[in-house]
Amino acid sequence: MPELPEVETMRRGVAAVVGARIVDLIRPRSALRPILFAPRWDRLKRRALGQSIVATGRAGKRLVFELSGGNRLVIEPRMTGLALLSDPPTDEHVRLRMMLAGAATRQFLFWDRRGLGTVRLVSPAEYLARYGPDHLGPDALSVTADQLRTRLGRSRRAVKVALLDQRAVAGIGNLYAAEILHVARIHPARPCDRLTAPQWQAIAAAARAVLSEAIRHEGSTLADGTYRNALNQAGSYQNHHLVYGRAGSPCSTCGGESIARIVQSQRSTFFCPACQAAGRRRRRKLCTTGPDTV
DNA sequence: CCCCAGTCCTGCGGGC
DNA sequence: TGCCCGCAGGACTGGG
Repeated sequence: MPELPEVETMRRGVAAVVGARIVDLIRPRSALRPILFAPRWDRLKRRALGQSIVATGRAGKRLVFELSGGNRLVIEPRMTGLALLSDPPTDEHVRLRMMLAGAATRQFLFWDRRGLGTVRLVSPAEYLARYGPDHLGPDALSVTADQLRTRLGRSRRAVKVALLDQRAVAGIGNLYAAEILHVARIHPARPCDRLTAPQWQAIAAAARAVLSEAIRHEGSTLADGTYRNALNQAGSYQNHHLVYGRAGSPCSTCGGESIARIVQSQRSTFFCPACQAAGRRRRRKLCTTGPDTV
């Protein structure tokens, strides 16, 4: 499930497209069901054809290709989308094939098993409207405690649910929200408006630490094997997960209690009831020593 | 405005 | 053995 580290790994993995000219766009017949193209396929193809890719970027969990004409191609992998320069896992779910000239790679593929992903060609104005600061918060890789507190400090939502709000902070999904709160030693159900300044510091520090470490390991490839880098290789951060997907296993941080699973907003949340206790004094004590150790 | 439930989609694993 | 159902969670929509 591509979140910030996986999309950043995709972005780095497709660096060879920079400088390339788009000489053809193909929507393979093998794609049983077309995914969302915006504008509609014919128009998107016409507007992208002949353009050069001048830079790559990332907007939260989206991969961005900046085109020579000023427009951007924004690829949103959602659950199962992959950005590939190599052969895809299966031919069946290739949604977009871009043929390139003048660079180190001859093609770029967007593969998406479930077809929830999107591909959008947007003008500068559309980009700002859709991915500007009104809709996308500061990037989670460099988010500060002040930014989090300004955006969420008065919210009564559970902190784990709030961290998934892309308008508040961009790039965190279900998996990394759990890992970040574990490192910050904060209970996922804690209301935002009851978090202290040191706790926001702990969350911001944990976000930067966990996400950069996950990038270093090229993201998380879960048991379903969906996430792959640009060369169709698995990441390894799943081997470093402390809580996600580990319900019932002993907590490797405290060595004692087993990891719990609860449901918040119809999504699984994993945490350690001991390290991330709901009790006030305990958490305050732990958070002063917690985040710096990572 | 704030927040939650429902929706899309495919593949997999549990239960019977 | 085979089928069915629930679950996985990105972002978005509609409504309280």
